[in-house]
Amino acid sequence: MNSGTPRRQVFRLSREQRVAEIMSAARAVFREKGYEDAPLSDIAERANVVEGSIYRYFENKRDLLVKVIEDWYEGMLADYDLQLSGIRGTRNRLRFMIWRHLSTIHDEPALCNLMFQHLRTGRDYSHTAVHELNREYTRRTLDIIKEGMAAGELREDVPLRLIRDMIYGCTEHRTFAYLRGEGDFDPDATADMIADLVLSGLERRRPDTPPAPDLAERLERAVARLERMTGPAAP
Amino acid sequence: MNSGTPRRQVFRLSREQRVAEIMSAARAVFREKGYEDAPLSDIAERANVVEGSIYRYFENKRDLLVKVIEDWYEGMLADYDLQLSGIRGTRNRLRFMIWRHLSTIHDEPALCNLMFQHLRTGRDYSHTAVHELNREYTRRTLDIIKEGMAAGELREDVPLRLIRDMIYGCTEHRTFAYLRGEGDFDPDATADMIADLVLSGLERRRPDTPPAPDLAERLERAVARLERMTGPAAP
DNA sequence: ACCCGTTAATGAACACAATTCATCATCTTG
DNA sequence: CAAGATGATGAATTGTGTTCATTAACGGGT
Repeated sequence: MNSGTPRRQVFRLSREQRVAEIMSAARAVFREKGYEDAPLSDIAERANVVEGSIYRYFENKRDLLVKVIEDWYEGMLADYDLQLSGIRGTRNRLRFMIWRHLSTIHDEPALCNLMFQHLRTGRDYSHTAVHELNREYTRRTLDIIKEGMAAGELREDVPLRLIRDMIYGCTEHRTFAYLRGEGDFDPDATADMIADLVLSGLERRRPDTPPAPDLAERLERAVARLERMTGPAAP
Repeated sequence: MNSGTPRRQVFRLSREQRVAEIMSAARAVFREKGYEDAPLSDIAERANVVEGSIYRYFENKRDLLVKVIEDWYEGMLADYDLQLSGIRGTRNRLRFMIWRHLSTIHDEPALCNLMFQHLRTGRDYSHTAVHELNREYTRRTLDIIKEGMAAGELREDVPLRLIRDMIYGCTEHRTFAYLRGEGDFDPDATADMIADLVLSGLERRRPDTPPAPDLAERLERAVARLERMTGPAAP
């Protein structure tokens, strides 16, 4: 006996630790190489495990990917409400949500790519935990819209889902080139522009308010009088 | 000699015909099974060819996919301008572009999926012919926006690209569930909603439109105070 | 009609990666 | 310390993209 290749040293870990090690390794390798170009052998090597061992903790490669994204999402949602609670006003709150999404894409382009092109497109996505987490991720946005509607600041004749699609669709479409590795973008400036564009579309027109000629005239005369009193406006 | 398996009958075709047959078969199989789940053997079989033969006409599987999508796109763009030329008015023309995109997704969900998740996400996408064709596909939309701006109907303080991202991003985001095979959507109704939402955001405010509520209130109070200081306005 | 160079097409072999499973190693408990 | 339970291995399997040496059909010149 004791023939053939010498068996490698076996390190036993608790199930939880092993799972954590594999997921950590997988996240790193997926981030570097994407999904299809990431061989399980690479992940196994980085996790100090043999390929076959991965199948003791994950059903298959895709399941591993799902769990990795799931884990990432959970970490992200943690301090979401806290940050949001410090911001007042429909415009500012909405802008924050857009900025947050842009920043996530900016900081983790690779993981976002996995999410966008491998998770969200899967036939079984709606039954995934990631789907539920994503709903949680976007629910805040819908709440902000609802509040804005209730406060009379926003139009109410547009379906909420369409507004969500507009916000996130625009945001993501805007970052496609970046996700491909081409160029860069500024989350702050972009968030400003998108929030402005979306809100301008949502701000309620006052159909019932008369053009207020009254106010305009009074303003005109008041300013004229003010100028007479104080001299013409300084440049 | 003449030992082993009998060699199958060899049918010779011109290069063009063979390419056409393979691409036709590939389009069908890709449409049915997607990209990764479509074995080259299936495509070869449907094209009455052996697997290896495909490599005489295409560099690899991905190249075949690219060519298939390219071919499909070219066919689509053909009668695009003709249809558009019959439509007048910024709103109607824009709505048509949105409706066209929605209809394409509705009619060819599988091919759109291939485009969205395999072509557009590739690192080399910008150097592809498909990229150029896609620019052609969306250029009309930008032209419509420009015309609307020139005519004074649309705001001019928003980057064109952002508007394009908003239109197509919203459109595609709206159809994600459908592309996953969940439920259905109505291109007509959806196009109406999106066009309305986008345009409301782009339509120039009439100069006489009353200002936003809070500003109006502040103005109201300010004028009232001014009037108190200087006496009521003279008629 | 018959060579013979050119081009279409084949099919077997290769390479590589995901997945399975029988076997072994290590821990834990009575 | 024995013995079951569980962690981990690595060789084998399977499927699929890709290569390439070989063969079949075509067609123009003699």
